[in-house]
Amino acid sequence: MKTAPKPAARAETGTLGKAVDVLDIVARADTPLRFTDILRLADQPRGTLHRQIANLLEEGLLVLNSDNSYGLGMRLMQLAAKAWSRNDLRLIAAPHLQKLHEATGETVHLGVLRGVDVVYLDKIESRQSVRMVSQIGNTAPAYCTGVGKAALSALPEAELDALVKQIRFRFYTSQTLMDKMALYRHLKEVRERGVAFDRQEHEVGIACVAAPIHLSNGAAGISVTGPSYRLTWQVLASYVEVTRKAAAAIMDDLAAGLAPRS
Amino acid sequence: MKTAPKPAARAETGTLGKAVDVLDIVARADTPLRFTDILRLADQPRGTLHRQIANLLEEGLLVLNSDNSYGLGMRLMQLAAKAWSRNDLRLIAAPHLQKLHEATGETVHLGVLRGVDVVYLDKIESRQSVRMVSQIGNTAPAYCTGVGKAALSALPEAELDALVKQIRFRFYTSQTLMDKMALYRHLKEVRERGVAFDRQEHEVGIACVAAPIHLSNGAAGISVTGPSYRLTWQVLASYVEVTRKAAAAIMDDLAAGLAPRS
DNA sequence: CGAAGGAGTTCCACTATTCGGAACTGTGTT
DNA sequence: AACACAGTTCCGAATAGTGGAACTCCTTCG
Repeated sequence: MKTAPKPAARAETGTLGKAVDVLDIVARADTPLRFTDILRLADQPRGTLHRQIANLLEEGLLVLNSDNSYGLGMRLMQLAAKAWSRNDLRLIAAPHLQKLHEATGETVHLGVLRGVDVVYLDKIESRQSVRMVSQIGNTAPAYCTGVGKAALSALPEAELDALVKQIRFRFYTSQTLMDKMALYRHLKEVRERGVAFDRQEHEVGIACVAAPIHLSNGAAGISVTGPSYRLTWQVLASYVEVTRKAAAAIMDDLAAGLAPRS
Repeated sequence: MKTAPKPAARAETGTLGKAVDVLDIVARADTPLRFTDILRLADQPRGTLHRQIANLLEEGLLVLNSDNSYGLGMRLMQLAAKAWSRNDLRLIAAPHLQKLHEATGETVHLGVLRGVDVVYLDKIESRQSVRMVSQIGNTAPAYCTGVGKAALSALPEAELDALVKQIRFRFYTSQTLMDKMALYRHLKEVRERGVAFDRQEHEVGIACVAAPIHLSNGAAGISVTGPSYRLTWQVLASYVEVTRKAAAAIMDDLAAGLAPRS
């Protein structure tokens, strides 16, 4: 029996899976990785890993820095830029985000659920600091962010259960939900109210209201976010309606214009 | 002899190569592709392609829309966001771009060469100008943009020659360089002056000055860009020095602080 | 209404590709 | 100069990807 105790059962994506594992390792590292570092983290024989990395380099998905450490390649940015510029949800949501921003004067976000995380697809900042990829494309745990909780609340029960099992609850602030029970209870309220609140659960000093967006294959959410000293309960409550309306409008447009080629 | 006339000799990246070919096909398409469309474009047998796409879906690199068309997946954005936020060149260049922006009041760009294209790595917009074509992560032909020509001028001769062979000259404006000869002549001037000018070569009404940045493994460039009615020859000329200085400062910092962990 | 065609999916024998150990080179350290 | 460690290359073995063909499902047309 050569069945070593594989920690997490990998999805069966064969060679491709191994390759993107390497990308993930490089992406997740918080310090530049050299060949041997990657070798330690990926569990693969040297020869194999070496060829894989060579292929990734060749394809521009990885780059070799002058100090022999690896980084993610420009090719990824090219692809992502296309992914972003053509994203239907984002294109359809954009005008509604704009309106929501004008109505509230606060920062608004659009995020989609990917596994247990939310990926921020678009945002309009209150001040004019339009750092494109800076925030956009970034990822945060779904269970402790406004859009994340809104999106989770839009999921069919079975999918939600499957997802919740994978969540690794982590302490961010004293308000962070720390277990399944708390999350389920919270999501029940979210479904009843139609919006999710975030009172400094991910980051101290940040609060938001978020509304869910049901997608055919997943879930997303939009939020109005700002400093908690300004977004008190009352203020947040006063934004509930506009936020919900915006989400509803986006869903309408999604259902209606399936192919809004701009 | 099964050696069918393969048009362009693929790099030997095996299975991975095929996979990213599919991604590229989807990225390049200007209309949503369904399975059979991809089948036509990729030359692979149905069964094979089907499994490859299934893998890409599983890995989140592709998504299947409700109308059975495929799009690029969120995973790419997650990876690209990391690639961007950790990019050394960008981090080092950022303060210098800021200074250059303050000195000129115009939009400034940072781009790196990738093959025959430039990928825009960062930018600081002048005012709240309407969305210019240059989003971060976007790609433009090197031979007809300021940063592109600056970057090309920084390349060792051999590499340049290899690259130029791959360029497909295309008509953008009446000013676009249309052949190798014109490009070589132009690049010679760029090297002599230390900066590249772009007088509406890529887009009518847009002009810029750009300075090259030599990298250990490639080339990049920065530019000051704006509307050509404002950026006359004289104005452009007056920006030459600051632009060159900024590029020089970036190269200094690159050489000095190899690991500026911020 | 039933047939025909097209789109997408599944299957399986074949073989090209990847695997992975080991040996080699090259670089920096004591 | 000798050592140790990082990175690279090689090659037989076998796994994983290939690709033809057959099957199902849906849409379109006679």
